[in-house]
Amino acid sequence: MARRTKEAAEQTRSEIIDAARRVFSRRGVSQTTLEHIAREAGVTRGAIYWHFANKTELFFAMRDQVQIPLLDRMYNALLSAEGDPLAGLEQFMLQVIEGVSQDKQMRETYDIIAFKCEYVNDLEGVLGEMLKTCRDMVDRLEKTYQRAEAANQLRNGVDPRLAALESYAFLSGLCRLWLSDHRGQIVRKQTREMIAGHIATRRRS
Amino acid sequence: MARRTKEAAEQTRSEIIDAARRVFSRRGVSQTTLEHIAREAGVTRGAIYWHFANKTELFFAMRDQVQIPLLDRMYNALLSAEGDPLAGLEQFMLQVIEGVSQDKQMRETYDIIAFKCEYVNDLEGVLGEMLKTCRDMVDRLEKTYQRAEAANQLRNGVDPRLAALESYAFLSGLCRLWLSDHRGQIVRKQTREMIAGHIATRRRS
DNA sequence: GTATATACATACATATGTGTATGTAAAAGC
DNA sequence: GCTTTTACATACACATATGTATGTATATAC
Repeated sequence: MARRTKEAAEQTRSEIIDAARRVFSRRGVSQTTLEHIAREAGVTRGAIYWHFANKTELFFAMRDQVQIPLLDRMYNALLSAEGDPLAGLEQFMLQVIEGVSQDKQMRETYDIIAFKCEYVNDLEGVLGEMLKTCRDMVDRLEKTYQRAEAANQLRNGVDPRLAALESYAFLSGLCRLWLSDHRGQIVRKQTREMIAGHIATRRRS
Repeated sequence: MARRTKEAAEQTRSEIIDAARRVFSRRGVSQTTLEHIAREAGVTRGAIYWHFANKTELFFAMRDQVQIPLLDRMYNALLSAEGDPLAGLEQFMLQVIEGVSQDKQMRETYDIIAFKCEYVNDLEGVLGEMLKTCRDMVDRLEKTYQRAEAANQLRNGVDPRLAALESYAFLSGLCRLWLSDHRGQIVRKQTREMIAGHIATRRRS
């Protein structure tokens, strides 16, 4: 076939990633073949092998497209709101859910990460990364709670470390629940209130 | 081959399920072939096809072996402790974690369910079931919180429905975190305190 | 304007999984 | 004691995924 321009090639690469996300979403990562993705993208496997070494690398490309921006946004949200740490924390949690609910690409990707891939072999290391991200996030949450404590915002008896761990568990559980609640029967309408309630029980009254 | 007795056949079936769990745990459900399982169990695929229609049915058999007993125990824990609903709730949460941490079979199975299978095609319906289980559990938690409210145990401003949703999200997130924290660096040592803290923030002080 | 590397498509070799059909020896039923 | 199932093992037919090797037309570099 004819050689395309650099921009066209980049476009092809991007379309392959988009196609991969759609097919992963329907068939799961393991059950998806490169042929499926190629057909969805309107190219042949040759194009995929040109841009990516294999399915795993393509998976990582798809993931990083949304994960890196989201993590950045989350960290920024935690850092801002210096004056009112607990309000900043609430904003941070809301942003995570809003991000997932407003951005289809992000939603599909996290749906794949949460329910449609298996963390073994090539992807086994991802669990370790996730744990590292978790530690990192919990540390930041702990510092936020410490700042809240210093600002006399925190209810008596609330330990910053434990509160941070609990908030992380709550948030990750909430995200999964939100993702699986496709028809919005359980949590999608009440996430804001849940998050507000979560913060309220920690705030000195 | 020689025909075995009924008891021996039941033993074979059980060994196949055990082998499946071990192989699923190593390779993930999708990447596991019936040949892998057969070799692990010391039988041929013929034996597996005799006892199970296919891999999916075998997966369900493995899952139900631990899920049904655990759900029963959870519901019982919630129903007991009539006098002190919040204490009962704490007991319930502790039991879930203890169950997973003490029973290797249960732990391996939930690890597979959480990280090593893809909820598409045959398993797509499982997500719906999980959502149903979730609704069920949240309803029971809500009733427990209502009883706590009636007993004047609940802190002012804590809404039973929202608290139930939050507790569920927290518990499911905690379980996943616990499972992925293989080396016990993050949550495994502090689960009891996290759960105690979770309840304490809801209890009238 | 020519040479070369690029961006793919096509073709091939290899392996491997699935479901079923068939074989078979002993346990169960009568 | 004979027949019939049972509880598997073995063999076969079919499909399909993967990675690589090769072909090729055209941007791009010079």
